[in-house]
Amino acid sequence: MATIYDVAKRAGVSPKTVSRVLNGDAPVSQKTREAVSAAMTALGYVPSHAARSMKSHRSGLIGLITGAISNADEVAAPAGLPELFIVQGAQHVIESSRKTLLISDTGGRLDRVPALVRTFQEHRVEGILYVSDFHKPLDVSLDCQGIRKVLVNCFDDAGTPAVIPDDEGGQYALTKSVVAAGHKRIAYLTLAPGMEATRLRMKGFCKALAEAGISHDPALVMATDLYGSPGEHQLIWDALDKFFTLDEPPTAICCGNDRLAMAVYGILRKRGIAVPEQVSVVGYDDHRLISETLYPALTTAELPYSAMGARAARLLLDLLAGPLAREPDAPILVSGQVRQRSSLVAPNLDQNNVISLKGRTEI
Amino acid sequence: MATIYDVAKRAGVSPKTVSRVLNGDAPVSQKTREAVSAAMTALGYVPSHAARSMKSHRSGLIGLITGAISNADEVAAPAGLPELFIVQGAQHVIESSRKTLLISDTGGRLDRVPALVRTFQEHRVEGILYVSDFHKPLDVSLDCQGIRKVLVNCFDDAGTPAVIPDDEGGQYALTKSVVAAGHKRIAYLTLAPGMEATRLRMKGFCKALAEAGISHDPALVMATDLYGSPGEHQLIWDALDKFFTLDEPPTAICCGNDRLAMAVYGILRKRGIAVPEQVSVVGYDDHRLISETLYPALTTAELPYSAMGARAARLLLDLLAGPLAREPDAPILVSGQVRQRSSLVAPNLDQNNVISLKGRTEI
DNA sequence: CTTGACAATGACACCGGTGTCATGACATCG
DNA sequence: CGATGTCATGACACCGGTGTCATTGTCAAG
Repeated sequence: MATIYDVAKRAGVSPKTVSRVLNGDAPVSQKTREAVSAAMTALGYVPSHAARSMKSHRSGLIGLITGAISNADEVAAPAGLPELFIVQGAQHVIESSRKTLLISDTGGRLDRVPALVRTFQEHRVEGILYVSDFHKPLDVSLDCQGIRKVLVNCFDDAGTPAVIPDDEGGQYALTKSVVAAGHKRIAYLTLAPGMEATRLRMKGFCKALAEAGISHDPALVMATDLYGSPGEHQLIWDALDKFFTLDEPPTAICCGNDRLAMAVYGILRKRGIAVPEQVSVVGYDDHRLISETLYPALTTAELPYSAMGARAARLLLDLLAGPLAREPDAPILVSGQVRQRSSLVAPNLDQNNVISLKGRTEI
Repeated sequence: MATIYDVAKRAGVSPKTVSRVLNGDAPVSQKTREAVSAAMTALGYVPSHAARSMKSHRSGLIGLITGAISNADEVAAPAGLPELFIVQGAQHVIESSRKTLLISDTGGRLDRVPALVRTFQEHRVEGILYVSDFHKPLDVSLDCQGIRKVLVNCFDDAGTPAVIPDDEGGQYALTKSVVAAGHKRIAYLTLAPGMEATRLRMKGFCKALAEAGISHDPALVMATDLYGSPGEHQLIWDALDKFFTLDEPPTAICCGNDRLAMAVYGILRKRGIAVPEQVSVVGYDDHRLISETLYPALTTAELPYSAMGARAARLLLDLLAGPLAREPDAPILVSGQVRQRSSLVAPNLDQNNVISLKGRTEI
């Protein structure tokens, strides 16, 4: 690989002058500039990042830690929207700031995080983004020895800057849409209990119901998310069974994520219940692969992963640029939109104000 | 950040001795080693990758170019399995070889590839993996100035090492499974015409039919993949309409990918056709988010992205290690498995050997 | 004709490691 | 007891850039 000395020799100038042509940080005569450029082209010269960053003490690198890449194929963590979308959002922002994103992957094993941080330190990254696979308290000790870091999709109680989704607001807005369509009996198939998302969204769900004067019926809430493992279909089947043998069955079903909604579509139809004619279904995430392709297309709340990634990257860059006017002391909430599609319609009630299930059969 | 000089001073030895402790490449007395280790710990010393790689001329970096990350949210390229799984497979192999993967993202814009390659050159990557978003001829000129590269999911006619999926073999095996279940009228909703996957899989499809003595009926083949855009549902609806008004309608439907199968499930049921009782459905990709969650779970052919990524990474590492015994002169084909799930069952025929559609209604 | 300002360029050291070679302290051996 | 070998360690240069400062040349003002 050609060096700056090779270029200098060929152009008949000093290495420093080549450097000046490269960086344009001092006047160089037109003639010299051309000679140097020609030499660089002829030799296929590309400056060495290592040498540069050694002198400047600035690596231009941002490290990102995620489990997204390896997780994908593994036992599948709580599979909502893949964290990858967060990475995408961050990538965009970092790249347009002329820095380079160094992406590392835990392979789903938290015990590998220290090694990744170490590698980042060797590369002298200027900041670190830690991306969690779902909204939860930070579950690993991130000792970055003074490297600035921003948490994404997770948070700690030490005041580390963090960016998380507005789960409560999202479910609230989504539930309001369901209510606005005329539904009063709304079931909710939640994600696993204990998850941050489950707790917050339930709060939003209840708030929307309360505001509409609808009493919260615990019989209409069940947790059914098993991350796609074999027993899940049965669990959902049983939950739906309970719902539709109630005196007043639901006219709409909220699902903890789009994936659950996909399963619900199939099971409802197997039981002869038409979506959305007899029951409306809504999801969560706006995982477009699912929400746009399901038939009918799925009404859902956007989990704004891409925006979160971008927000976190911008925050990190700001932190690196200098002390912020006011540093955020609480996690930054990012809100998503409600995506109205065909799976949510007005309820189809008979004269007794109860869902009409006359076409119902069990095949 | 502490340097090797700081450590040396604190331990009362020369920098070179610290280096020896770090690398273990020359004998160091027990006492000295301990003093140096203590100093390193006390100062939180981490060696600088830049300084090291400058001296050694070995960066320990492998560059990977993909559109996976940004594509995700965009107009959605031919959305089969996300290329990300390829990245995952590669990551695994690279990381276990003690190198670091530098992932860069085209953001779906091929004109940015040269800039990414340039960045890689600045970092003096030792090799480059170029990952395409779907199986196709290489559509960008990859001038890497002598850096070893391996193409994944694409190929050129210049003999660049490449790793691609065995589309023909996959569809062949899958179709054989469908035939083995007893189906003779098998429809095929293909991906877009002109795609490599479409052509090769059709070959495998025809081969399996021919071997079973089933004549290929062009009326049972239609291209319906619009990548999730709005008109797609209508297109699929019309295609199914054509199939089921034939004198001998199909008893099984092969879909170009799992996403299409998801749409087909919904539309079939809307038309009162039960899956799999009346029609079997199979997909392609084994996109587990879909194939395992759909109800009933989807029989499909694995698109072995993870294995392809791993294979390509291993090939690249081998190429870097030294000249191969025999360098592959044609793209390496990676085969996937057929995943048997509930959506494929024996056909349910009436006395005339025609699919029984008695329960069929149009809501 | 000086003199000062400024443009264009080069010499040199330094960033933080490591390869090469030299050196001093001992141990071993004839 | 001197010669030789081994072990542990240090001095020094170098990797490929860039910051600092010095030097040379040109031109306009005084």
